[in-house]
This record gives sequence, structure tokens and C-alpha cells, in this order.
Amino acid sequence: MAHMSLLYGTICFSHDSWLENRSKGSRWFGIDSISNPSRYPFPLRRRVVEYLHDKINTNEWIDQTFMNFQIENATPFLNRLEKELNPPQFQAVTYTDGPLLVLAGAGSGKTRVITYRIAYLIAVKRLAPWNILAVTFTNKAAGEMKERVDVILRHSLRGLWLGTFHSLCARILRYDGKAIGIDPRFSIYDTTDQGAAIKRAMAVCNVSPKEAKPAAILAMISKAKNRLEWPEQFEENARDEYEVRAARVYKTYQAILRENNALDFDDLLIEAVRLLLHKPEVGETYQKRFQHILVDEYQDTNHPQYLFLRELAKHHNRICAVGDDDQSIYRWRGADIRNILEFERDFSNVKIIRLEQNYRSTRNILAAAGHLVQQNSGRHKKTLWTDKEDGEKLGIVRLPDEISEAIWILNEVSRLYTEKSTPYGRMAVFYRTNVQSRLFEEECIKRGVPYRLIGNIAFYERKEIKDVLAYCRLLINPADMVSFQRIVNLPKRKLGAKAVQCLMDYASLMKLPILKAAKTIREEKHEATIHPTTRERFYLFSTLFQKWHSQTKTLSLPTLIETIVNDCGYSAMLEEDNDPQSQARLDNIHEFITAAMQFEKRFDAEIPSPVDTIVKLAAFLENVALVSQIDQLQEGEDALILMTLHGAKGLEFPYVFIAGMEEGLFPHSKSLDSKEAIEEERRLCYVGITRGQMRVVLTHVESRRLYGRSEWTRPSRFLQEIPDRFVEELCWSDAKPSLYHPPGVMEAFVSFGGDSGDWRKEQFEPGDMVNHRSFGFGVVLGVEGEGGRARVTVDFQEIGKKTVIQEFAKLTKV
DNA sequence: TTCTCCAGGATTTTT
DNA sequence: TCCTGGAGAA
Ligand SMILES: Nc1ncnc2c1ncn2[C@@H]1O[C@H](COP(=O)(O)OP(=O)(O)OP(=O)(O)O)[C@@H](O)[C@H]1O
Repeated sequence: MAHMSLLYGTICFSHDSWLENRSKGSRWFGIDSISNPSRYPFPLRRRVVEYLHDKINTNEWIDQTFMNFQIENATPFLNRLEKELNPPQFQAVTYTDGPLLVLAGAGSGKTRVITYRIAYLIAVKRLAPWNILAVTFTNKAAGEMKERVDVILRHSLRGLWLGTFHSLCARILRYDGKAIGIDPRFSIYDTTDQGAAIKRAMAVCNVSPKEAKPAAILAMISKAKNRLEWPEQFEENARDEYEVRAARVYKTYQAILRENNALDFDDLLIEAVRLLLHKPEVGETYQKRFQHILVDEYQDTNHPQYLFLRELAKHHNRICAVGDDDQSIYRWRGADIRNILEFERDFSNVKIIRLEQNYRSTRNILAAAGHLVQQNSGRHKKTLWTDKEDGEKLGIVRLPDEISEAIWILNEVSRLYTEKSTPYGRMAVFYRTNVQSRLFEEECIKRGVPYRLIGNIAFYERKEIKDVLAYCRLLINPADMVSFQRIVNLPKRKLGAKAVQCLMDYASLMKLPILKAAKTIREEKHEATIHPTTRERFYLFSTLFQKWHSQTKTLSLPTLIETIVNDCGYSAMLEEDNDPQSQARLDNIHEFITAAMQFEKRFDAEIPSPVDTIVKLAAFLENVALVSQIDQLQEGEDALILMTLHGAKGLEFPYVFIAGMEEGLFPHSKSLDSKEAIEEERRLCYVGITRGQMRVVLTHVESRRLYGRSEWTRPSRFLQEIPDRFVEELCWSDAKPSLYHPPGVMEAFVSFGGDSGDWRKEQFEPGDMVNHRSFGFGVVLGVEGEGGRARVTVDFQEIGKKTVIQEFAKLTKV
């Protein structure tokens, strides 16, 4: 993540013309292209190095003259590589004569190859980090890789471009997007923001949300963008009336984004591609610069990403991609498997290396996964072997319902923890859909098992955080109407929907940034649609931003955000209202401010020259916009990992539980009617199983509750596709599960087997103040049932409303 | 303009 | 089952 901040080194903000020039942002937020390093704010020596690097491209000269890298003699390093890599891996790391594709199964060390290859290029091939571009699937993977390379090399990686496609494209667009008319202050719109924009677009086009779901239109637009179809072509290709109207919405949507100076996730990619394709002088700079390109998880790249790579690799033709077609699980969002299958055709003189030794899993796990994925058609046959022992067979457990499923898995987790001293962090529970996480979470809470829930509602998608972010974004990008609309009346400022709509129309008409419109509308004598007092309120609102903007020179980043939160009345609003969630919201905001503080620390460490806080804010926002959910995984904390199967990609755990192995859930009901979709689900299962190092357990239930309705289910076909000899059926206790257990009975049964004895006979009543071991204080709202088995609903100060089982929660009256 | 209540839809996966 | 958003009243 630290690398993110580098790109802001050259951004300059000028205070004089704030709010001005929506389209010619350069004056306000001028960014020097990397091709013009004359204003590079680094110490002189670096500046010269990079300048020359760009101009003459000779590493040797740079090395001898300036580089302060302390790389030992290359020979010990090579010896080390030979020791830590097997021969094909070694070959993949050291082959540098042309395009290279590493096609290999799970756990064969593909990521390891990328990591060592970066180190090799720097240490042995004497490339400057500056000349390397590496792409990973998540920011977390990028961070880890950077750390690994750091450890291997022990020298500065400054200048190395390592990140996700989205973050790298954003970076390029901030530098050079202005060549294709993109203001470098652009906001990045996530799904929620897109929703707001598409609704507006639909309103403009007279398409009601009833006849077409906004999400469906967005999906169509995203698909079109993945094919690089602009609204015009999309309209030409429209096959029916519906698509014609969709095309109109698409066009309007794009216009709105542009007006707001915003890009959505897809735009980041396709605009970067457009830049590279249509501005050869810009493209060339990058093509020359990146002598080596490395890509992990290549099987899940989409068409724009492929074009991005193809363009960048044009000059040096040295691209190294690694991937596994059996692990392609993102075709539903446009990933194109042809990228990896036709790699040989796409680049010239391609060398293909296969890795066949798996270092991760036991034989049973590997064989089970292998047999499963063999059911798929049209795949590359791969050999995968291991010199590990057979290990335990895969466990398959049948349970009566989803509650006992959670109980069973947590029993197992607790058992591993107490009996085998397995740290929680070495165990993970995977599931197909996010809803499933809830029961596991509740069960963890009941038992006091520390857990880490990955995904679901990402921290930065929480309401309160998005609100604060909207204030920040508006401060950076005064044209951002989606952010404006979000917070202009939050806290309440008596600025209702109608008035806001009028102002936005006015801003569009006058081609003014929305914030500027809010400011000037007061003086606008001819604008009769908005009441003068309302105009005054808009003006008042705009002065907030003016004030903050004038403070960006003096305040630190966290203080600035704190000032914003206080000045705008947001914290007061939360403090005053009686919603039990408010305290948790405030805490989240503080956590956000702490994150800003940490970010600033890293930023300052990387960019020594003083930088205006608003630049840091911009960098921080970008960092925030592009973090993915998996990025929440923290090292060093011992907690059970809960996540979707998709999130599990690229990770490994000694103990893996996969829950919900039922037809209609996994494979998901929406995938049942197409062979391709089923095969993708099967690959997902393959990915899940191959995450396991020592033991994998698959659970399924007889009946599952969905939307409050219980459904009978059938075991997933994937269970049958694993040959019996790799599997053992487990019972959830010594007794054979009978056909039907009411959930309460199950729970009681299990709880007596576990560590009980601590539950009290104490009776709670609504209104009682109680204390909970991990949730702190709260007020009882309601009680259901009696004694230790009672379900007590408590409104906790810290985390809000929760229902707990008395005997597990260890509640005490205060 | 804001608040409250009710209906109806949702959850497949995510940068 | 829970949440969102729309409609209608204050
Ligand atoms: N040559 C090796 N010697 C020892 N361990 C290795 C070797 N190569 C890889 N490993 C280990 O094997 C495990 C899997 O490696 P890695 O994650 O790089 O595989 P991968 O092919 O990227 O896996 P996947 O595609 O399933 O995500 C890691 O724990 C890694 O440290």
C-alpha cells in the first residue's frame, strides 16, 4: 500500500483557483507526467537518476553512478534461488529472453515464481525497480509480495510498480489522463456511487426503476465496457427496444460520470487502455519504462486488462504471466479465459513452463480436488504431484440444519484449538454466499472464539464512512455530484430533494462544478426556482468547504478529517440521536481517522519533501477506494478466518471447512441451468479444497433457512464427484443424526458436550443493565425462554443490538 | 421538509 | 428475515 503514495509526489494544488475549471483541472491540480520529471519533488539525486533513466535507459550506467543499492555479488543470490526453487521454477524465474507463461495447478508455487523473479531481475539482472511492473489480484497480495521481495533483497524497491490492475490504471490516469481529457482530480465510484449515478441517468431518460432494475442496467453497461463498447457502438449493436433504451441510459450515465469528473471501476481500465492506444507519446513512455511485466492470476484477467498488458509490453516484449485455468472463477464479471489459453498467439516467441509439484496439500486433498475438477470439459490437462504423505481423508459431514452446521464446525475448531493447540488463524471457514457467514459469526461470539470476517460489508462501505468519504471527495473534486447529493443534507440542513435537484440541474446547465454552483446560486438573480433562504443555505454549505480548503496548509491529514467531521455537524448528529448504533458509528469514524493517521505516517516516510495535506487526502482517498475486502486480513492476529470461497483464492490454511455443500447453494441455484456456470462453480470448489494444507472438511445440511423459510436440500453434486477412497463420512456426534432435530434441541445437545457449566440461573428482564465479556455494557431489550437457554436481546453500547444465548454469553447484571 | 410506516424484494460471487 | 425506498401525513 505504501507504494500508492508515490504517485502523488508530483501533484500540485493551487489554492487560488479552487472551485474553478472543472475540465481544465491542470491548473488547480497540476500533475507532471512521468515524462516530464523536471518538477519531481524528490531530492536532486533521485530526480536526476529517474530523469536519465527515462532518457537513456541504461541500467549499468545508473548502477555505477548513482544507485545506492547494496546488492551482494549475484552468485550467492543465485545459489539461494537454486536452493529455494525447484528446477522448473528456477527456469521460470531466470528466463528473460521473451514472453513467458507459467501454466500450473494449485499450490505449485506460481506466486512464488513471480516474487522471486522480481528479486532476480533487480539483484542479478540489475534492473532498477523502476523498470518493473507487477500486477496482482488484490492489494493485499501486492503488499505481501512487496514485503517478500523486500525480505529477499533487503534493499529499496522505490519506483517499483506493484499493484492491482485498477490501482495501476488509476495511477497512470492521474499522471497522464489529461492527455485524453481526464481531470486528475477524478473521483472513483464504487457500486453504491454507481447506483446513485445510474438512477439519475434513468430518471433523465424516463426509464423507471420498475421496468428495468438499475443493477441490471449497470451489469449491461459493465459488460459493454468489458467489450470496449462505448455508448455509440452499444446503440448500434442494440438488438431490441430494451437495448436501445439501455444504450440511452448508458450514454447519459457516462455523461453524468464525466460531468462529475468521476470514473467507475471499469472506466479505470478502459480509459487507461484508451490513453495507451490513442496517445502514442504517452504510451511510449510507459512501454520503454517497463522492461519487465509480471502478472499473477492471469486466468482471471478480462479483455481490457489484456489490452493494457499488450500495449505496455509492446516495446520490450517481456511479459511473464502465471495462472491456472482450473482456478478461473471470475468469468461472471468478465474475465476471459482466452487470455491465458491464447497467450501463445497473443505474444511472439512465447515460452511455456509447467510446474507440477504441489507444495501445499496432502495427497488426499490433492487427489480429491484433482478428480473433482476433471469433471470439467475443455481444460488444460495438468499433472500435479506431491511428496507429502496421504494425510487425513477429506471429511464430509451431514447435519440437520444450518445452525447445527455452525455449531459442529465451531466444535471442531475449538477441539483443534484446545486438543492440538492449533492457533485459530490456521483454520478457515469458506462458504458460497455472504449470508452464510452470519451464523458462524454468532457462534464465534457465543463461544468467545476470536474471528475475522472477511468481506460482507467492507469497512469503507459502511454508511458513516461513506458519508465522511463523500465530504472528503467533494473537497478534492468539487464537481462530484454523487458525493454532493449524499451529504448536502446530512446532517439535516433543510435542503430537500427538490431544491438539491434544482441546484444540480442549474449546475449542469451552467457547466459549473456543483460546489461552485452552491456558492454562486445566492447571487443568481434570475434563478427563481429556488427560494432565497434555501439559496442562502446552499451558500452556507459551500463556505464549509472553503474553510476546510484554507486549512489544508496547516492541518495534518487526520486533523483535517476530524475537523471536517466536527464542523459539518456529523459527529454532533450522531452524538445527539438515541440510536444505539450511533456509538458504533462514531467509533468507526475514529477508526477511519486512525487509518488516516497511519497513512500519513507512511506517506511522510516515503515522500520526504513537505506536501500539502490535500494531496495526502487525495492519495488516501484513492487508497481507500481501491482496497478490496480481502485486504482486511491482518497478519499476526490469531483469529478464525471466515470468508467466501472467492475470497479464498491465492491463500492457504492448514485446516479448511467448506460449509453449505448443497445443490442450489453450491452450485448456486442461479448457476444450475448452464453448463459453463456449473463448471465455474466446480472450479470454485476446486479452489476451495486446494486451499487446505492438512485437512479439509465439507459440510452439508438437510434443511436450510433462507429468507426465513426452511427448505429441504440435496447434497451438492460435487460431493459425489470426489471418489470415496479420499473421503470419510463424519457424524456430528456418536449418535447418528435423526431426520429432524428442532434447532433448540440441537443446540442444547451440543452445548452440553462443550464447555458449559458457566451459565447462570440468573433471570434477566428488559431494562436490566448487563455486562458481557467482549461486548461490554448494554441494556436488555427482551428475553425469550428461560434459564441458561434463554435468548436475551441486548442493546450494547459498543456494537448495538445483539441477541445472545444466556449460557454462552456469560452475561452479568450490573 | 421531515418523519413514519408499510410493502416488496433480496443475496452469487467483487475490483 | 431484514432492509430499503416510496408514499403519505405532520
Ligand atoms: N520450491 C519450493 N519449495 C518449498 N516450498 C514451496 C516451493 N514452491 C512453493 N512452495 C510453497 O508452496 C505453497 C504454494 O505456493 P504458491 O502460493 O506460490 O502457489 P500458487 O501456485 O500460487 O498457488 P495457487 O495457484 O493455488 O494460489 C506456498 O506455501 C509456498 O511457500
